[in-house]
Amino acid sequence: MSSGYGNRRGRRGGGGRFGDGEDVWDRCAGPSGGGYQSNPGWESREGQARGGGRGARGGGARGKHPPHLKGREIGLWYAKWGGIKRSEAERKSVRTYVTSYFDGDDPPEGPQKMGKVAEMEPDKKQKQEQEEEKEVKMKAKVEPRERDLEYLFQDLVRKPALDVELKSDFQAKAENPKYLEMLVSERMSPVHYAQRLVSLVQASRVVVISGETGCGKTTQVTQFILDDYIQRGAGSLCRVVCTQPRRISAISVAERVAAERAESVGEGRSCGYQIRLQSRLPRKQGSVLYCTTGIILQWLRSDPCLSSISHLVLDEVHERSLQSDVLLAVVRDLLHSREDLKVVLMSATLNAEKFSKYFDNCPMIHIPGYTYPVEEYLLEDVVEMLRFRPQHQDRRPRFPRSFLQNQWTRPEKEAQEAEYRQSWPCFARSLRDRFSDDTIEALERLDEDDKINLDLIVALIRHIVMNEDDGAILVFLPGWDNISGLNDLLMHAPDPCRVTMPLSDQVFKRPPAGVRKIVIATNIAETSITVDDVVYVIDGGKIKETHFDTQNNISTMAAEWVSLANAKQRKGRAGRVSPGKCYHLYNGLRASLLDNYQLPEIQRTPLEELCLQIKILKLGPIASFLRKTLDPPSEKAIELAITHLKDLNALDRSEELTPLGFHLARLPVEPHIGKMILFGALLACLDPVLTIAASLSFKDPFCIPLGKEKLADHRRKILSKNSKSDHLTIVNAFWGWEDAKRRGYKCEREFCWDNFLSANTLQMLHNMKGQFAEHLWAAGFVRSKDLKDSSANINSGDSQGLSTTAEICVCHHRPVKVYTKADGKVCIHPKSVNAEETQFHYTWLIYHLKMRTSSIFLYDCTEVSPFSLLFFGGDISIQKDQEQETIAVDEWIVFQSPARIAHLVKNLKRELDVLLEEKIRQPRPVDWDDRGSSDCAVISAIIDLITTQESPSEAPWQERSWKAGQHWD
DNA sequence: GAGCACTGC
Repeated sequence: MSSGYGNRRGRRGGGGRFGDGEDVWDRCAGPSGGGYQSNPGWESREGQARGGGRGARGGGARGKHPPHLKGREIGLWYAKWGGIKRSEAERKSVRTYVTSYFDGDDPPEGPQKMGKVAEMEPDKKQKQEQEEEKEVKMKAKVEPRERDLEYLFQDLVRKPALDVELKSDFQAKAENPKYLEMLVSERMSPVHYAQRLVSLVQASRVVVISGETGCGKTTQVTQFILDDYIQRGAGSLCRVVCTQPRRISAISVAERVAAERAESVGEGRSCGYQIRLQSRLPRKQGSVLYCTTGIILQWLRSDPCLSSISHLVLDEVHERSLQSDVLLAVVRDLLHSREDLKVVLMSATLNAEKFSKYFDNCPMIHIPGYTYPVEEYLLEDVVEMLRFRPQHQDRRPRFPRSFLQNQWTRPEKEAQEAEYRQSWPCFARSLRDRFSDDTIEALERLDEDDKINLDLIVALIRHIVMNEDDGAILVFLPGWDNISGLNDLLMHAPDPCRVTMPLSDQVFKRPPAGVRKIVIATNIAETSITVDDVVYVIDGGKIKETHFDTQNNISTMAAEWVSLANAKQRKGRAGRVSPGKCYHLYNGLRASLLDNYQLPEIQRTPLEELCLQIKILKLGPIASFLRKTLDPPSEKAIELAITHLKDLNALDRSEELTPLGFHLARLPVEPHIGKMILFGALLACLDPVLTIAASLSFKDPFCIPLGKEKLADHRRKILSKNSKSDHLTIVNAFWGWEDAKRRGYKCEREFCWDNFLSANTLQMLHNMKGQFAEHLWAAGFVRSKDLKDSSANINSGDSQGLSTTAEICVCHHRPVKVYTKADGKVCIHPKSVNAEETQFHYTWLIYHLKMRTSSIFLYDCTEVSPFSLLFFGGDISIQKDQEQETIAVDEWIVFQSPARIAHLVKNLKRELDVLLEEKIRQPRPVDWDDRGSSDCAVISAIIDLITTQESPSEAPWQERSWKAGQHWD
């Protein structure tokens, strides 16, 4: 048995001495996902609606529907508000309260509400407002994009007048009572840390700062650097940029820093932020900018040396996101050409050394974290304490563990399991001194089942509720099925565990006295949201992870054991407000075998998009750049990505960008989606194609609330308008939303509610569409930035017309034969409108994402006609096969066809290819006004062919065969 | 019959 974990057990965690003056930095400023600030009161504000419009409680909801409602509206009223009323009534009578949070539940408040903004003195404020107004008027004339570029390219030239101004401002601020108040209450930063840190940064080109979440490094380090420059009268030479992994943390940290500096965020101040489609930029010199990592990677395209930045601070590098790993590699190279650039890496303590080594053993400095101590318990402690005995399962014959487990276990995990099984007897013996035989037997039984034992969690929750002090309980589970399972169990548990499952904004509120809040969450609660009154954490021990199986060329998602870093992060969630307790539901042996960290994202993900980025950033040959990363991806994964890009015609044989590749690399989407966007523009069905592209690259706007699955399916089916297409369902939903929005806020809310749509997601999709349109316009593919421009939407049509035109573009997805479940190859995901469909017009579907979870699922698919496949599916060839003419797409989708038609199709397709290639080589919009032009003629002919073909029986072809061996999936 | 989490001038 490996050693070590036994010592961790029960150890006082955190090592913190909160409140111990000198060493305290700032315990509140969680650098990661500072999260949403909770409302101090438990009750919602009156009439305040949340997200999809489930609010309007209080005034209206008093037992009877408002008198003006009629018929169906009355039913709706009871459906919507009845549930809320019921839960309010129940809340008064029960002791325990469960609420849950997954992604997809919109947070109750926007991040903009974070942070306090200190007030300024009146005259200064007035002056500043005038200045701001002047500036806003000026800026209003400049397009946002140009403004950002102007911001990016400004040089860091010393401005003595600015230096003096900044310094005197700083000194004046030091006398401002409001600022001093903030300084005392918020920063409390010990001077010696600031000095040590600043001199270390001055002396070295790269510094690693390690410290746990909550030690305040994110908010403080940037300010130390800036204030040092200002005090030395060199403020104009300092421009700190700090990257964050999440949008929400970039905003909340910037807001917080501004508040600490007694300023507001952005526009000419010392602190601002920039995330996709949203920015409040600080003044050009003498400032700190918080941005997402992706933003810096985009900046590099225009300014490969980051010449306007004096200090680059990379936060949360230990999370090992794809983008942060790439940026690290870029920056390491950049240091050769930018001798004056200072780089600061901020990491959790566990592997700070790794980053130091990567940067030539650069100096490290540790910032102690100050959270409350958290006691940790392992599975054996929990089982012993609760005297828990697993229910007898129906005793199936015991298969070898690897068989019972996920049938696609990865080889590394296989080895770990073998070690676990081998060490078990020894571990069990070592437990005998401290634990009862019953406990050891229970542990063995728990081990037989790979699933998380929810009965155990219920028992543990009961124990905490009945025996422990007040404080919220946070339960980490890997996914939806566990969460809803646990919720069901709690719902049906006898008092005092009777629960209700209310709206998710109550996740963030403190419950009234005598009520216990229980939050069940996925790993979203590790970093992205913060429930700040948590005292007890139950760590289910599993986490869902995606991987990329290069052998079978498929993405996978499965629950895996957590890493030590996850476990530590989960534990930390218990010590934010008081000393806490954390129960890990895995035994000591398992704990000793946990990985330190999850596999870095770069090793778990397909690399196509990254390869294009490497090319457009001119970082050298793809493989040699990737080998320079901290933990390079496998050669096989690199090879696979390059092959795909060549197939897509984005890279040529010598791995250089083709004209198409160049455009794809510039669009902020995956290459497949990018191609769809370009073709959508050229074929004049821009608006719907952009909706689809935005949705595929961000997220689908549909939500499925717990218990409402059937109804949600039904509503989606209606929105699909029998198109047999998930893509067009989203287009219909989006149009419906736009229409509802035009009719007012109430209509919008109602439309979203009725159709299970997230208004926040739709708004984001709307913004992204605008961004895509701007790209297309800048590249010359469309005449106008307006994506509704009629010349770009000649083939968009509505309903009928749309279903075929949008299909054209969707064909840049992968095609697949319609299988039935019995075929066992792939399944249409149950969320798809095609899941239950039995009557297809055609035998082919195209899909965007295929992933292996419990089976291999196609997540979004659209039925396509053979003509669509022939014109947009790939290379076509005509052959004589057994005395019959056939026409084939990429040599594997083969149709039987009269020779005349086959040749007609082939010629037309060739013309289309020439036209598209020419347009991409020299972007310009198709001139639809000149109907006689050859462009128009070719495209119109194809569209006519596709749209007029009403039923398969009228088609001049017959499907001949499908060559299974050549299926490239 | 099923939904870890992020991100992009």
